[in-house]
Amino acid sequence: MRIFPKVFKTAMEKAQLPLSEMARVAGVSARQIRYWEKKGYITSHQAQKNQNHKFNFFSLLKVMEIKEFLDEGYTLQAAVEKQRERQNILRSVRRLINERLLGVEEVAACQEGVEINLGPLDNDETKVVVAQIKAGQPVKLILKKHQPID
Amino acid sequence: MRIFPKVFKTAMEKAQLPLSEMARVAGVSARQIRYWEKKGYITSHQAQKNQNHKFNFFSLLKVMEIKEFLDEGYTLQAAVEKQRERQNILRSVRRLINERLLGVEEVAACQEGVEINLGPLDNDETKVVVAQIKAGQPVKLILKKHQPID
DNA sequence: CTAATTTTGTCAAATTATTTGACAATAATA
DNA sequence: TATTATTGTCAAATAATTTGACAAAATTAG
Repeated sequence: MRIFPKVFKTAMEKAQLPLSEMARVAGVSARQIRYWEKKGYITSHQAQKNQNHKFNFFSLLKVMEIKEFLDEGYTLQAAVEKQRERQNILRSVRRLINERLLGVEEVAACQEGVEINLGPLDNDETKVVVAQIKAGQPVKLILKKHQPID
Repeated sequence: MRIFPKVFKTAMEKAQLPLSEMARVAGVSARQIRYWEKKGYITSHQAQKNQNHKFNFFSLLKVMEIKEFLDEGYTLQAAVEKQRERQNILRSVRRLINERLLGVEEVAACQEGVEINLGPLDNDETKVVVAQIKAGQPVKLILKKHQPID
């Protein structure tokens, strides 16, 4: 059985949030979001003048991280700078999800649970890393012999 | 260096989308979303009467999958049933992301790239699976000796 | 320390978006 | 064919957002 968890990827890339959601989830004020946007710290999409600003998922992550640094006592400028240094971490997590977790094409489902093929090991191309997910048990990572799909 | 990609997890769990976003991303009409909600196929959160309905990320995934089955020619009821059979796959992907990818506490960042510790192998607890992410290169999975954090 | 700048709060009017209920059209099923 | 399920469309009421403005508070520069 082969299934594609593509929706996950598409949803993450396409979903856009209204300003109020950004503020609510991140725990900052709408005024702050607007100001940060005006300063270019975050970007949004506005189809036409007077229409709602829409923010994507990754702008939300940015705002949440800036907020964390603000809470630690940094000024806005410093918080933005600290966040920028971490930017490639968020980008990396995003790549990992897209390329390995949601980019893979092989998901096996049976009564017992679900197995998600994360792809081959770099050191050893004959083996693949597989995540085993069963109810009531922690997610397990196991190695399996690579079996090319015919 | 230890960093926590916790924002990713929080954002996914807390972010809520307005009805219009659900419709736009999934490619269905607002009327459809409302009807499906009324039928109990998807759930939403409405704080008070007349206030906006908010849908979480996983309801969006549900809608997207139902839409896919509709496009394949299934009737609504059949599409919902097909989606229900896949429900545990989405749930599993969600668990994998939460427990392994975003639940882990160890992320190392340096100039060359980022390494994300996905945790120990189930067969061999002395080794951990690490994702190596570098610009311009595909995401690699490697095995490393497990080094307990002191 | 003081002045200038940055950042955020608040308010009000205009605009945009959503809800709700209703009726009708189309699709699916008995 | 009759019935039910599903979706389109419309209009009025309500809710949410934008925009611009002024002021307060926090930060930085002189």
